[in-house]
Amino acid sequence: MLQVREGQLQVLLWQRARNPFLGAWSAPGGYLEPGETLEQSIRGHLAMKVDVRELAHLEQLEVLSDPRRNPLEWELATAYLGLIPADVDPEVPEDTRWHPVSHLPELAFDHRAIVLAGRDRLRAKLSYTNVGYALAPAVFSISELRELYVAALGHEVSATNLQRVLLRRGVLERTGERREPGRVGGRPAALYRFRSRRLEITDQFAALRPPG
Amino acid sequence: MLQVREGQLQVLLWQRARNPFLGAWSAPGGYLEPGETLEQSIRGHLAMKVDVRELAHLEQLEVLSDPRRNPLEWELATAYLGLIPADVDPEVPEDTRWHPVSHLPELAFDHRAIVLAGRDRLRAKLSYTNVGYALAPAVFSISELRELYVAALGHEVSATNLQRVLLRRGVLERTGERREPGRVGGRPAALYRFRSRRLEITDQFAALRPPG
DNA sequence: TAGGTTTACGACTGTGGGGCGAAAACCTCG
DNA sequence: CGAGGTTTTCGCCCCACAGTCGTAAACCTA
Repeated sequence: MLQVREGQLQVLLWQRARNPFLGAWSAPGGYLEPGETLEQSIRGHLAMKVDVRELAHLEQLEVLSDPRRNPLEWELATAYLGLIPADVDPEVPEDTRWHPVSHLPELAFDHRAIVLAGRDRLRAKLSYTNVGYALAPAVFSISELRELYVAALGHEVSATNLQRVLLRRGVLERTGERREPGRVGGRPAALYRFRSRRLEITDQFAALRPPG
Repeated sequence: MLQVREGQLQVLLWQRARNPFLGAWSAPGGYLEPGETLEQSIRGHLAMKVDVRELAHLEQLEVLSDPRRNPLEWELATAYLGLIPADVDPEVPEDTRWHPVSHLPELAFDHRAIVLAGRDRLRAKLSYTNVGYALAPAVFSISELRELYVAALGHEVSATNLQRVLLRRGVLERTGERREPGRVGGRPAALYRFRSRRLEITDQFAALRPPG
């Protein structure tokens, strides 16, 4: 469960109240009930922590099957990556907190690797899909979008480039509106939205494309 | 379990001898034993069908959890993609056969979707990683490699381009040897090998790279 | 030796991302 | 009302690199 908050990519974690790893932080999740889909299960367990209607993207990462991942018993886990747009601030329970992915606390099980795998998956997909919609509000200016990309990618992004690339690919479209001139001065920003809010691949890999 | 055979991308399937889906073709696999890793399990079950030392690449695809995927009982499955180099022809049991991915027979469960997902994953990774090593013999000429890429990608690939791209990225290196002049005539081909036979990402995605 | 075949390689072209600087459109302050 | 500052937008140039093509190289057969 990742979200860009205060200019940083953060992950939702809760503090374990029992062994193993008592007191360590942990990604939300739980056991799969018979007859249930994995996605149903993860949504159900997330619903205990946040309002799942705010979940803009959910994607399977990998299955962890190392028998030593849980010291008490043999247990498999399927890791998911969830994304929440930056403009909502979900209510979370007492034991649950957002943590910057760049400064993770002690994590239970293999959850540290899972969080980092989720971050890496997000970074890769930002470049060749339109997942950005899951990080951004419905409507935004290019510089606001730029800040989200900078936080998620961990490196500078030129606003000029971002606009040009995403427009050329048809990922973004102008709403025609502009931001109301605020008190700071400066040219009012044009507003954009994602043309589609469902995952699409927008970049054929550069090399070895079909001819023509 | 994919391999390029006779210029076509083919998949290893075996014919089910019991219900459900009696008589339908199925991807190899089996149940996970307690304390076992998923990868250990899949290797074990593959060993019953082929010599696993010939397996050049093995990679997790996804978990299938739809409760209707098995009509008899609730069952999860983790799909794997395996690749075998084109220069080996493994012994396979009586009930097991290679099928072109482009002409699949009736498949059991959701195995048709799994096979196609594996093919798509392979196609994508051929473009931005060095997975090619898992399809190719240890040593090969560019035109031989080209045929493998054509079969796997399903579209034409220019030998000139393939050579230039893979050399520039440092994926291939020349062995210094050349193919013995055969009886067909023509200039003898220089021989190449993959510099590394372990999976590496060789292409940063085009857009939104770090500056500099 | 001429002609055919296969491979290798250099040159040209085109697409598209990265960078930069100027222009646009707002503000505030004197 | 104009000067100066700020933020956004846009056009222009550069360059990396994939795609195409034509030619040279290195073999064969007749």
